[in-house]
Amino acid sequence: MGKELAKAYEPNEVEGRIYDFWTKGNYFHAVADESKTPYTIVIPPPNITSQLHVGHAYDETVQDTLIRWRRMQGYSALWVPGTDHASIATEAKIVEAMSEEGLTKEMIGREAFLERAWEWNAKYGGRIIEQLKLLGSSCDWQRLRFTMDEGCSKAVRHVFVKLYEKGLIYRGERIVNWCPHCGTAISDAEVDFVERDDSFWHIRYPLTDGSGYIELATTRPETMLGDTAVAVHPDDERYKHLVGKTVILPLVNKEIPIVADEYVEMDFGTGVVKITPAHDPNDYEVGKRHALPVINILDEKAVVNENGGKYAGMPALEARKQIVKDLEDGGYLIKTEPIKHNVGTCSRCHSVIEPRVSIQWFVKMEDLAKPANKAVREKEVKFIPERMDKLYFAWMDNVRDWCISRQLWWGHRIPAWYCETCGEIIIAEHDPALCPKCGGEKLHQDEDTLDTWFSSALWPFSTLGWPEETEDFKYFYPTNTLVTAYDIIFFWVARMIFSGIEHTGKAPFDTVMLHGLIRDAEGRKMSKSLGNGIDPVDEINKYGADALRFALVTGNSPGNDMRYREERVEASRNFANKIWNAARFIHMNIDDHDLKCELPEKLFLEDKWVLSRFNSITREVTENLDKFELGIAVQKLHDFIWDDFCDWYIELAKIRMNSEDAESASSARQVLLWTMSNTLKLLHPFMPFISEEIWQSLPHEGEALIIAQWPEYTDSLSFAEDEAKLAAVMELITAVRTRRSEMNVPPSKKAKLFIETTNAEVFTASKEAIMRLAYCSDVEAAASFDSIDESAVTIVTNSCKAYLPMDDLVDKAAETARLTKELESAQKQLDTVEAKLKNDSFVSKAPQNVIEGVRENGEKLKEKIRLINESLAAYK
RNA sequence: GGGGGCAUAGCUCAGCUGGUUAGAGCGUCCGCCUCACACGCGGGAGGUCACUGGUUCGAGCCCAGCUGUCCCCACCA
Repeated sequence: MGKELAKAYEPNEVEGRIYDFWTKGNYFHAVADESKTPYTIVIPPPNITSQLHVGHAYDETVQDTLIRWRRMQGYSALWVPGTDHASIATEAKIVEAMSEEGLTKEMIGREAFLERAWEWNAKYGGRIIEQLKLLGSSCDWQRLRFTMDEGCSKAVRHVFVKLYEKGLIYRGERIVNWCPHCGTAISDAEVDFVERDDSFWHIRYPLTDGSGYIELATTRPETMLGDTAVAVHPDDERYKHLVGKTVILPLVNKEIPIVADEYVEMDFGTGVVKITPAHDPNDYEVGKRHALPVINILDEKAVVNENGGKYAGMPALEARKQIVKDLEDGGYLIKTEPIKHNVGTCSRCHSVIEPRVSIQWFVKMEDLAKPANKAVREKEVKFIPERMDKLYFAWMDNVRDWCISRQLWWGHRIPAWYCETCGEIIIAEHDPALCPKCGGEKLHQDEDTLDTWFSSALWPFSTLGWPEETEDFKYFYPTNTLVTAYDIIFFWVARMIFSGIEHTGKAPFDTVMLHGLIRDAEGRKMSKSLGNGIDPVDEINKYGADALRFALVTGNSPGNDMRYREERVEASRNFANKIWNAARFIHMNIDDHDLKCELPEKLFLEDKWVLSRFNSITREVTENLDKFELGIAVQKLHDFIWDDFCDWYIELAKIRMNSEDAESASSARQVLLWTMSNTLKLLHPFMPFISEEIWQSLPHEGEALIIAQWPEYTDSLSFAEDEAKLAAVMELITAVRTRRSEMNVPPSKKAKLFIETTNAEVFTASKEAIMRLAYCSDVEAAASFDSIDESAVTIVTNSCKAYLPMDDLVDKAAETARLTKELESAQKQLDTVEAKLKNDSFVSKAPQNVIEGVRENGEKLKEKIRLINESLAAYK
């Protein structure tokens, strides 16, 4: 107690120390405590590919706020931290780094490559953890997890085997999205379509019978090497007679059939489509319907393979140029026109996707999607904001089988072994030594790894010990809230929901709180290529973690994107400083008094007012948090602290603490301390560092704010009448200030204020406050005054009429004009009020409290009008 | 092609189940270094809540339509 606080809040000095204090106190650690209710959040594990950006900072802030709030409410609040191995992204980064050394994956081999990957993880995964700590994240670090650690890997294998045995995982030859750059298959969700300007080549395919040719158009002429048919719409009169005939595939000189299929759109292009089942998903389907051969003409690097004849060995784009030239030379090219179309690209490296037929592993989605859909439809899992469930359904209702194998090394290797002796496929949780079928010893494991999302789909339960029935799992699962951005619903949220239901029988969380994306000040997405990303660590260094957190939450509502503006962080920093200085003020005034943080026996009007306000704020903030309305909660706290507590209560308390009345002074000190201390509790989830620091510095009960009990609304602190009384005084003070300001009267020029009111005792009791805050030399309140200097300025509020003799300063004409304006405004308001009350349907249909409110307002307005009229009469 | 968001003060955004005179931050204007804070204090200006209808006693909020804008899904051979 009695600590010297710096004049301005210095977050850098405080944050590290406070975080250490929390860590030493082990406050972040949650245990399965049957006397408490669990509240669990698992972190969306950041990718180890890079450091955190402000989007993460926002995501973590929301989670930390919820966790800290629930912890203070007495829950056993667990926030499980961890990171994601991000197979394709990390592998790409490592390959890139190696290429600078002139190395490739193949050169160093799988084992050495994985060593590098683990090193990468140690370095960058560790950095992310440090960044989380700088933000103040109260994660249970004893439970730090990684998607490729032992436990998660075990869960992955368990799930793979289980799904395989149920027939929900299968291996098969399908057309998949192939990224030639990454050299792997990717899932539908990993393909981004981008609009591109391209050429539309019109080509003639001669009819075999020599009766002419059929014209078709394509954007990918090189794939003609793999054409196995030409398709037209069955109802297309132009081509009906040709169905069943054959054409000669130019350059390849092969005879292929003309088939009829409804997939073809008659009014697009020429209404004729070349069919390349191996390299186009739609063609693949057409091929299946017509039993067409599948000829793969591209290898894994998108180079034409041996099926491409003389074009073999050429990269696809080169082959395209050559083929166009050859078609032209051969007289097959009719024309080339420009076309805008969407091209699928790899969401990771942005290369153009080459659809390709290959053998991959898939998860059969139909049976998994059904119960997952039901869970959301029946609100077993609730989306915040609710409308976001539409995105979920849009995906789940049309979901296709999930391609889970990746031709990558960094990730969970598929637990499938092939017996070289008998060809048996062995799927097992533990590495098999022998072939169970033939006893053969020569087994080799599948080279492929799993899609990164296969392991993150299990994250809410694999991190709690599943598949073991651990204490943690039993106590903390299902988790409560999942906090993430809406752009990850398909990749992750949906997959966690169906996985949770399938494997644990329960949805993995009850609420999904979806927030928006943090964009730059111009509303653009933050990205490396634009260089507009913000490093939260820079912002923390500059303004403090609390300021960053507060800025990210303020004015933000669930599901909406937000622009990042540094001014907001600055404003939040200023707010932190404001609180800091309020605390300094309290210190200065209690240092010599051995105060306890408790309320005094006798409460004065101002005390009741601020306590009553605090009480309401407590209820409101709690309700807002319950509904995940963090932005609203934070706004209310801000306004209460700045306006009510600092601008009014502290100013009023100053008067009392300097007065002769020892009881009043003492009471003010107690209430200042109590209100500050308890307000810090409400503030703590949002601004954990400064709140803890100040709370510790003030007299307090208990060892730490982080585990202090969350305040609750109580009737014993509800003083509606006193609140109204002081509000009337405040209204007068503000009105006097306004008048003085309008007339440019400096604070030094004071005058006596006469208050004419039916509640004289209220104003008399607050005489000192009015004198000081409204800059008056004296204050007198009465029901009426016999003689008032007729040149006094008149100030009318809802509850009184005040005279301020300002002699020479008063311009009678101006005063009359101003009062007339006020009268008009009041009269207009009264008119609407009376119109309402005269309206029978309003009076009969509106709820009683609304009618009462209108009626009261009408009374106030009438009184105000009466007072203004009196004043106007006096001027005449 | 299907779906969704947004449109409120000069700027960026809140506005919770419809209810008195629509709010904040920043900016701006006026006055203040008032013994916590100039990262501050006091006061002011500034809004036909995109537009058109409708429901209702009452609409920024609900419904329909419309304009602009952004996004998601499907996919254009």
